[in-house]
Amino acid sequence: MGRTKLYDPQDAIAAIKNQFWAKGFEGTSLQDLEAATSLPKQTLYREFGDKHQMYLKALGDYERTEILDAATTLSSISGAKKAFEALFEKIIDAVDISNDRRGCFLCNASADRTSIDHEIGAQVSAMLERWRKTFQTALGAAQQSRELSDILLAGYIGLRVLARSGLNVVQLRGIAAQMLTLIPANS
Amino acid sequence: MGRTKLYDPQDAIAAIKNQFWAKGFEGTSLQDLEAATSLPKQTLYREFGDKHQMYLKALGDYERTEILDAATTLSSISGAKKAFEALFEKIIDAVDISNDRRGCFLCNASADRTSIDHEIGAQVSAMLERWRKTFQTALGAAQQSRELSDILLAGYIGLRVLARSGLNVVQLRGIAAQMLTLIPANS
DNA sequence: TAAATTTGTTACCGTTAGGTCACGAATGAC
DNA sequence: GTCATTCGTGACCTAACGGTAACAAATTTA
Repeated sequence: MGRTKLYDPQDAIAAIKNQFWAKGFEGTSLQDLEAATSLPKQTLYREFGDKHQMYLKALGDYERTEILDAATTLSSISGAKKAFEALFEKIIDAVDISNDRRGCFLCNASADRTSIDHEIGAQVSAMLERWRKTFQTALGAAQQSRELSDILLAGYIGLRVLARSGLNVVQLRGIAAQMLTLIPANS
Repeated sequence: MGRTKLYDPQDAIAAIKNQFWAKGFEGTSLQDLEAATSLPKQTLYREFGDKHQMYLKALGDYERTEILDAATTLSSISGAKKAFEALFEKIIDAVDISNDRRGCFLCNASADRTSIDHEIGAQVSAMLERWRKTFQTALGAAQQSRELSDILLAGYIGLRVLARSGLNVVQLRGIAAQMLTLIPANS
């Protein structure tokens, strides 16, 4: 049944994700993707389809890895306040220690592609809604209403966009601290 | 001293701004800008420089018009809570009534170009900082600390990114309402 | 009116974009 | 071992990209 692949599709999509994450859709060329994956474009097209589909799959991989990882952080800590504190700390530490200012791929995609490509827009919306639901679950008993998860989502997006634009760590920590005050202490 | 211009540079830069605002930097071609301004590219290059400079000037125009307009809304109303309420209402009304989901050009630029073009990144940072200072001024006596303007800025960004990605008006209003609860009622 | 200057228009440039085709090499199933 | 299948590689395509050069038309100053 033919030759076996010399590459790992999972590795490839991860590399594609990182490229789109850093440079955006239009800012990433097929040549960039070839370099990032060490794969010729022909292989990329055969495996993933065209650039548009690659982007969708990159978003999917982002949810499967980074977002799931963050969701695990949230759910593994009891007490909503402490859980969100850990989440924010993780994000800001990445900026502080690794100087990771890529921001949130999903947020970047939201500001970047949603107005141009409706299919991507729909996927971004769906992902954002699942992410909000994750917030809602993490809030548990601390949740008074749906609005709390909404504003935490908005604050989260702002935090990550500001991190991307170069805000210093002290200010980022201040924002995170303020957001935590929104969460009731009980539970 | 030569021929008079048949076009208004102000109109032109406004059209360029709208194009970049809607489609982003890489998503906008010189051809798009020609169409938007009804001007041949030669005129655009002579008047504004290359694409990179056009984007910078578009950002400048955004600050000179939209941001100044919003700042006026903030400063013309006494009482910080009411002032921010008016600001958010204006933004959400634009979504509700005109279905204006372009978001905030500055926020879009922040998520889009800052990691690629450092000069644009610097300008975006400077504009964000001025915008935060505007928040600070509007807070006036209601301001407890610098952190309040920081989180309002983060929430503002989140609100506008979510509007761009298609969040419904009810949820947007909920976020705005939550943000207002952060502002002390006195003053 | 004459000269200087800046306009708007046309054509053109090299480069890169996303995407496809054709083919030899490798390896699976039988 | 044979054959079908899928791989990796290279060349190639058209279109669009950002940007420039050359020039005639127009208009202000003197």
